Amino acid sequence: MSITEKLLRTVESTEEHYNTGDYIFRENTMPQFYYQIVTGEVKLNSYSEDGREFIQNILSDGACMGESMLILSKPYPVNAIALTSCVIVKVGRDHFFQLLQLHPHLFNDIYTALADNTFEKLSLMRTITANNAEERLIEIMDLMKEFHDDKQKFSFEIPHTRQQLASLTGLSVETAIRAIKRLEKNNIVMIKDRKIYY
DNA sequence: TCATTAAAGTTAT
DNA sequence: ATAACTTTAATGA
Repeated sequence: MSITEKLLRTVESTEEHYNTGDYIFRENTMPQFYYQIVTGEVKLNSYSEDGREFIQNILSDGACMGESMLILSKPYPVNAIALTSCVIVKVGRDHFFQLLQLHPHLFNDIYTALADNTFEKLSLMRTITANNAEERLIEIMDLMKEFHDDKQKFSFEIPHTRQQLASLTGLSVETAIRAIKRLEKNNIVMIKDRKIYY
């Protein structure tokens, strides 16, 4: 999934602190660092012409971000913005590759992270092109539940706001809210204190 | 079916 | 207090 902190510290690295709303990196800039979240949540997003936000992904503890662009030396296609205050370990590009050479087993971890990303991306694609709102929401909830793997009917508390769910699925908030209510009526989701359980 | 607009209530900072 | 989020309703593509 990601590189153990211990190993990250063996190479020149810095621990950065970000506040809610801070940019970790911006769209169209060149990657310079490998970033890994120690604690906190980060969203990867972009905005359409009319200013509508689309969230590509929401990442939390232990996740790394932007690896593929770092490896490819291509500008970021998304922004990375802190959703909470975050502690993030930063490793310079050269040191990152040194670390990989030094510990070849890390290729496995990166490889897995990339594969995971691809899977999420493809699933997200399917989600977004799925016709109706309810299917899109079920799809994204399935993905999230898979990551935080605790199986059981209503055992998983969706860790995002309705607004975020809407931005993740390309729906308007209002549509997302109505669809969620329909899901509740159909016993697919349970709502308690405005929290969504799936 | 879904987006948009508007308006009002609720929660978080 | 102020901003961010949630909800409902009317209207229109």
